[in-house]
Amino acid sequence: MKRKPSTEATAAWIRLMRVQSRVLDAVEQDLKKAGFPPLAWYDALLELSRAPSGEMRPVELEKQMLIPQYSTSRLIDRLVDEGLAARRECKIDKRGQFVEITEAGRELQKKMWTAYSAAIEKHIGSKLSDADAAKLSGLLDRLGCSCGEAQMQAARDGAPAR
Amino acid sequence: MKRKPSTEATAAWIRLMRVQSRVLDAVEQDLKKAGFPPLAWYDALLELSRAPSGEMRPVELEKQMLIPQYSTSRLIDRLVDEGLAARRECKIDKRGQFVEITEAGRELQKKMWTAYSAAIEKHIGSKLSDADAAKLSGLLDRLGCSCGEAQMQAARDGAPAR
DNA sequence: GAGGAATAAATGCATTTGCATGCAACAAGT
DNA sequence: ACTTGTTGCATGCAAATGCATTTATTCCTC
Repeated sequence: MKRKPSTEATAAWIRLMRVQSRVLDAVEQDLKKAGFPPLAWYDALLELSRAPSGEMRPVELEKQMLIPQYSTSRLIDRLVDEGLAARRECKIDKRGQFVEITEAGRELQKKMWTAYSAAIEKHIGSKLSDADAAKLSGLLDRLGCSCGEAQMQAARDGAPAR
Repeated sequence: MKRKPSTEATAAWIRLMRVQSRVLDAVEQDLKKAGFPPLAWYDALLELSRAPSGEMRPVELEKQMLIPQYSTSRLIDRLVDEGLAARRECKIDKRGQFVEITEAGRELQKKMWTAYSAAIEKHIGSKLSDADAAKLSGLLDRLGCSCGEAQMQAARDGAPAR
């Protein structure tokens, strides 16, 4: 008798959920213990630092990070409050704005990458050969309909999450 | 030059985060659109329905679901509020209690499984052959330090998530 | 069996999310 | 230019979460 989702598919689903939640928790905890803000901040800072002249529109950030609009808005609030980014007026579209990363923001991003990369190594790298990691990536890609294009470039100096 | 986390490991990390978030969102949305409560409720109901005589200790539930203690406590509150479960006194340990699933709870769990399994099939099953799904499971297992024992049994009539 | 550590569960409080809505500025059609 | 619709962002409010603490009970160890 054939079941609708095969046992294999269901098992994969369960693991995808459980393993990512465990690994994410572990990494977030490592960062927190090292005294850093949550991963989402890192992601935002990384995106900003990569943007030409260190600034981008909130809408762009939103698309890159795959988070809801209001969430982006408030994330930016917090970054600005902490002096990690600044809002700039957008001359070509007065509804909008630019968000520019500050020096402090760039520094934090770099510092975080130390702890962050160590965590990735600890929780992923050390448990999987490069070949297996690549296999895993390949399989995941088939589910996610791509993680965008820039992923290999991403891995160059900082990995965006979520 | 060798980097600390290899590009492969980093790429796997990124995908693990992004893909699970996308897939989870998609599944949650499907459930919500079908008028059902969040996945966490399903997981709890499933655990309860599987327990002998349909009841278990909150602590157990907590361990199964891998969520914090206070979170379990409040999840149970909600289930009880909706008449899906009931708190029972625990005679052998008066600090504790038992949570018992109600008939309504069992029914909801079954109904949800229809929508839930369809979503799994849609977002996982249809995108991966059984063999590939099994490979994916295997690779994920190496990261997560196990998803408990009961996973194949889990797949029999309802998949717990997270 | 008395005192202290450990465990089960709940809860107050601050922060964060989700949802819907608001409010501008732009774009298009007439 | 004037309605109508759309886009970019902010925000009020309710619900959910995280954290630390509280309360009650049980488990040790002496």
